[in-house]
Amino acid sequence: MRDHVGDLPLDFAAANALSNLFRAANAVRSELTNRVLRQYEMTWTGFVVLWVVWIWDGMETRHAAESADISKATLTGVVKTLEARGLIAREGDENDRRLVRLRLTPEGVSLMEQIYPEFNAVESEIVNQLSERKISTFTKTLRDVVNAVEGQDDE
Amino acid sequence: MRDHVGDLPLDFAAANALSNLFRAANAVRSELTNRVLRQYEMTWTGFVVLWVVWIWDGMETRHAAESADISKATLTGVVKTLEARGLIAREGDENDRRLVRLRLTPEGVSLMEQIYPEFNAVESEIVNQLSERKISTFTKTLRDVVNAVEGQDDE
DNA sequence: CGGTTATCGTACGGATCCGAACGATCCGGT
DNA sequence: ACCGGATCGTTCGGATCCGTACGATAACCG
Repeated sequence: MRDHVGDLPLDFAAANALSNLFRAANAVRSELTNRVLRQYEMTWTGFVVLWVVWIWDGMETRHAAESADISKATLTGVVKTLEARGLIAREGDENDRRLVRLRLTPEGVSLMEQIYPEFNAVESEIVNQLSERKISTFTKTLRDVVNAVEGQDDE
Repeated sequence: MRDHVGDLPLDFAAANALSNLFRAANAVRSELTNRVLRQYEMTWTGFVVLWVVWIWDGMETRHAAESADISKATLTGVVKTLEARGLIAREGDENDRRLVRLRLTPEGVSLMEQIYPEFNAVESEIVNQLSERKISTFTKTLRDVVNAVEGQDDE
């Protein structure tokens, strides 16, 4: 490393922390995809969108995109995929005809009732290899990181 | 939530922890992309691949893919993009003609020498809103999570 | 030395993924 | 009433992203 950057004062601790953040997120994501989602032919993003709409029925697309942490443009494509599989339905708002509201079809609801407990079981299995104290601290620090980024987006 | 899953014993703490894990990773990633990478017209994955090859010159593609946390198939496409921009070069191995080794061009090296300090400065700015103790614990827990997933992939 | 068997990187198909530009719709002020 | 500005979801172009299948090469083994 030193060979490449010379005497620049680099923050290795920060680089290491964030490197592990991405590694952990990727590892968990592929574990959940491979062990749970794959057998239902469901992609990660498709599942997240389905979950969000499951919880907040009739949600507007821009809020769904924000909750699923994807752009509006991406959501349009994902919803199209889910709609083609008959899992989600699109319906316009009467009062504001610009809006599109999302709802799960009965098939979508039924699928989520089957997948989510299984999904959460694997989540639990992963997380509970940590002590309860660690989990609490960990979650809190993750929120701190989010706030560190989004809390001061100027400058 | 209870309305949807009935009496199923769900692990909300685990779901919440992992939800924040993805939120944090996404937030940091887009922050770094928007504040640093975008002005160089560099994608996240392109930068990561460039960084990996910068550090380990002459790396074989499968190792580069593993270090960048992407599949071999994805790496092929990303390298093609970087190659078209004259930042990276592919060269065959003499002893084993199946292998392809990756190297940064002088332009690639020069670009990384400019970008990485800037990249790391933003990393530092984000992470250092946490106390030094928290950073250390945080990093350790992230490694625990990775091990929790990859340490027992059977069953 | 011939023939499996393993491993390499890549082509392919299909699904994200996003920024920017766009048409449609709503709203504020005159 | 109306019209310029804001906001909605979508389209478009281009870059990932991955599992699978494949051709090429190497390693193993009798």
